[in-house]
Amino acid sequence: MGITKTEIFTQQQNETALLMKALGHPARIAIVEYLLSVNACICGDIVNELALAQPTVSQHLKELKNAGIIKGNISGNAICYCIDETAIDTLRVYFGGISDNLEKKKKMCC
Amino acid sequence: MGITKTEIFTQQQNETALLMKALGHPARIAIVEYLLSVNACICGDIVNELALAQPTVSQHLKELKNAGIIKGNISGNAICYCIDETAIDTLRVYFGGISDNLEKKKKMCC
DNA sequence: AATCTTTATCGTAATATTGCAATATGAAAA
DNA sequence: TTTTCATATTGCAATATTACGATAAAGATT
Repeated sequence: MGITKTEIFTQQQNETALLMKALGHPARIAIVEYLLSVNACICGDIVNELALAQPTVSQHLKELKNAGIIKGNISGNAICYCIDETAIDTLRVYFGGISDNLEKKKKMCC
Repeated sequence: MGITKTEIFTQQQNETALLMKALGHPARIAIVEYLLSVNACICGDIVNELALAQPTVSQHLKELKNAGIIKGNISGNAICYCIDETAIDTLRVYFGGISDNLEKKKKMCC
């Protein structure tokens, strides 16, 4: 039906999935990598970096912001975007945890 | 248009996005967490764990397999699924790298 | 062989996502 | 104040995703 049954999962599972989903598009990965590549965070310029129309980039930025992956500070008539470390840490810890868990039960199967 | 412009991004960006997209649904997060929670990998049982119909679970398993996040070994008339460490490692390293990068440029902005 | 069990596939309805042109907003510059 | 610049919002078309009933496929059990 195109509608996700969030009610049958835990809040933690739903939140994790939302974070992952926000990064589940190459444009949004490219935006995060661009924000990382420049010194500190960037005001403007993001649209020129991607071969996508301005409204499309704006929409991707909005999704990243909603997911908590980037923050935007208004700075004059431009907006200064940067990565929110908290979200990245959550992901780093999540995958680190899975990795550790897998290490423990290594060679028990497959 | 509903179609992602993969051709304007790097292969690495597209691949990372595909991995994240595969985990961008709570059912698929729940599947991965269930596979982790049981000792070694599990043959069958996955359908009973989730409050979703069998074809729906099968479809989610297929997506996780296509993305390389899980592997399935045929074992009699059941299938033994387990997590593919390679994909998890890729993501662990990816977010670890971003985290390190952010640490370096701390307090330069925002 | 007939049946059971497990997983996959097909078809389809409901909804979500992607992308962009047109337009709006709001601050700075002239 | 008019213009300019940067970003957001709206509306829409094309496509993708989610979910499931019906059914198929294939090995196991009787």
